[in-house]
Amino acid sequence: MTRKEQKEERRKAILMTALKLFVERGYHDTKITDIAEAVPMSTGLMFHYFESKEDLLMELVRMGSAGPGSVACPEDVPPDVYLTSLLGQILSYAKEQPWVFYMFVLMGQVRRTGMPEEARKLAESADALVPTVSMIERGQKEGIFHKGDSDTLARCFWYAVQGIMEQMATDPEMKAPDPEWIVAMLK
Amino acid sequence: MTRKEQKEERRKAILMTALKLFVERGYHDTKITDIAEAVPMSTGLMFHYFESKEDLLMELVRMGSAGPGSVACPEDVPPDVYLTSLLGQILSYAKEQPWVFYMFVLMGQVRRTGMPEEARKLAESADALVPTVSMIERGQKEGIFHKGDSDTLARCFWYAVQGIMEQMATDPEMKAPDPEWIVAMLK
DNA sequence: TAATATATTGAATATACATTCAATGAAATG
DNA sequence: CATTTCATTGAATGTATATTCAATATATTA
Repeated sequence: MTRKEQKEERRKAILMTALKLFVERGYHDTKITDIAEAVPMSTGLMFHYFESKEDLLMELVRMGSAGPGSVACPEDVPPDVYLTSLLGQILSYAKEQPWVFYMFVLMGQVRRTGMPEEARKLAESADALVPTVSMIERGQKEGIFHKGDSDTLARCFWYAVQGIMEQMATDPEMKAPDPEWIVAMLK
Repeated sequence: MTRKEQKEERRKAILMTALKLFVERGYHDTKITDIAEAVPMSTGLMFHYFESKEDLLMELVRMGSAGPGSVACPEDVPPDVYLTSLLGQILSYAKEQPWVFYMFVLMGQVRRTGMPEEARKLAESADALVPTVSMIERGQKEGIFHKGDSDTLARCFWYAVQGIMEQMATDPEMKAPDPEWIVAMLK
């Protein structure tokens, strides 16, 4: 393994450790020392890999923004089926690859709470809300989903998922929900 | 107004300001100075009213724990109707008395994230989960709610509410959901 | 009014923590 | 092997911020 690859590995290890801690304890309550200790690595060395704590956060948010992105529903699939399967994918992926799911929670937190401005903007730009609104409007026309403000419905759907995932990220007792339950909110 | 009452008023003003800021920005990212500025009051005076920032948090968590507490459903009311009305009450109360609803969010955050141990324990002890589990089990026997692990269902319900409320607390664009939507998760 | 208690302030202090740095070890390169 | 480059450390530094404190203003009491 070349030195460059080694460095890349190490960076990833730091990123994954920081992601977990940021989600479990929150960004401001996670000290550089905590991350270093968990990796493990000396505190000083952290700054060989990342310019600053904020830089570390930005890198994570960039990863999160690069993710699946477009969640548009194909015309020939009913929106309820699509949303159920999308949720199912996220949840089952989360079992094997907890980071995907930590990422989901982090992105929501960055959008909402007192985080560096730059990070918030980037996180906001990568939001599944807009495509979901049109899916819901289609579902309403087809009579699958009930009436109501489509924007509010879409938000409820994703923020409900957000709340459940936040709990799953910190509470090992919390079992994954059946995706159907959550999509039922829309019917 | 006696001096003691005056002091009590002032304490409440500080508590309400801190509650709002803790929910909007998070506990660790809210500086004593921020709270003092928002009240408004000098930084030093804060310590005339509260021993420490942690003491302030504890006081809030104590208020949150003292709240409605028992949310048991009367025998003659169907559980779905009861949960819908409970949610409706919380949501409409939130319109006039935002603090009730900030409190809801704070309690959830304290339970989950890196907050002082003492606060977390107290917040955990005041959790609507247990009564909701029995309500759901009753609903399942009566065939109103669908099958599934009752504990997981109860958690999903409340954490979904938590996620939605967190958003409402920080995003003025977010409109209140119809309580029926959320209870539909259980049916 | 005088004396006492409480409220208030802003500056001083202490502490926690992000960041820097000089020194050392280990690997790559020639 | 000699040299250079990179990885690593732990202690030093600087900054942000919780907390304390001495001084002053305001209210209460006798």
